[in-house]
Amino acid sequence: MVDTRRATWSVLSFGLEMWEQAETHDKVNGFEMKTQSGLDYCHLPSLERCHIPVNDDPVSLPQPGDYGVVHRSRPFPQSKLPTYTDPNSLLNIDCRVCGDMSTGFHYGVHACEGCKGFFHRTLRLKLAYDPCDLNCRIQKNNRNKCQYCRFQKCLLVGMSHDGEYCT
Amino acid sequence: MVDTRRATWSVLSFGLEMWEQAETHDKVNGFEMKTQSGLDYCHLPSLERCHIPVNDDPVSLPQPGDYGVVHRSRPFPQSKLPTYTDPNSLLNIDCRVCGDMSTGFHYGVHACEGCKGFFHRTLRLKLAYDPCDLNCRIQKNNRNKCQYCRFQKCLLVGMSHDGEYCT
DNA sequence: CAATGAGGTCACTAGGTCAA
DNA sequence: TTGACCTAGTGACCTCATTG
Repeated sequence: MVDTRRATWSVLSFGLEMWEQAETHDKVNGFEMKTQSGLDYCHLPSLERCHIPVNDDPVSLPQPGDYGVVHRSRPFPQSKLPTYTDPNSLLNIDCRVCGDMSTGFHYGVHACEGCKGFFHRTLRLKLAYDPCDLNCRIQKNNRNKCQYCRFQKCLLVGMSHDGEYCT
Repeated sequence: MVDTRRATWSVLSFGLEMWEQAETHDKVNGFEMKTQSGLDYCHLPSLERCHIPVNDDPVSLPQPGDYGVVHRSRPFPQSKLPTYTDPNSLLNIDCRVCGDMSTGFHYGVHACEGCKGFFHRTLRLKLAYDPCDLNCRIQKNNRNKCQYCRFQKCLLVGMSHDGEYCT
């Protein structure tokens, strides 16, 4: 599955270009927000190599309420962010990548343990996945089917290694 | 990450040595100017030991009457509260270590809460970090990537435990 | 008093581990 | 390879001693 050649891609030039093209900044209630602009992410491909549904819904970029990329902790004092160690306090926040339950704000976005670990491993081991241009829809039940598109989705929703500002 | 051997360095002898190797200063109108090398450090995928850019801009050492870098307008919108005691009283002074917003004069220099806490912990627990000779550039975005260079920077800009009170 | 900074607290996440 | 779980380190916020 994994091409163990070390990857030569750069998250920088790859993921974030799209990201930055699409973003505008807003400030609401003192919290910086990123508003989405219509990012065209739906080029409808034909189903070939990948067996999971094509992603036909535009990925929504971080929204107000996502806490943006600014706040790593305590975005709202009264409501705790979900933490792994306190499962009962988890808000029902979805993983931005696959829709599973987020366990916190990981690499700049709300993400589940799986996508967090996946993103981390990909970077740490500099993994390169078999390219896929099908723009597979990544969901909880199929997220392991296409690593390439999963990682794309990670980048698209804004995961980054240092999730604060990206100047 | 942290080498839990207790460190054997001495802040004094160590810090001041570097200190005295004073480098060039870029000062314009009494305000220190930061040179931007035009690199985007975010999203660099490598997670290895030292992965953040080498510090190629000379650290300007503190001057008598140095109040740090004053920005009329902040480069990035800051939603953080400047200080807990009096949010409005703070000028936009940058942390001498990482460039984040300073929350006051800590350990002899203007520093943010993060660098203040980092320096404090390092001393209190006598932490020794994995050596790094890359002279990593410490910035808000990447300050947690290389503890060694962060601490070096703390020393370099003049943080010391016997600053103001409690001598 | 008010203002300030040292030091403490603890919610939170990055990164590691390892059974599946 | 994945992801549930673990832990060390971080930093926003707090208290309190000190200073003026």
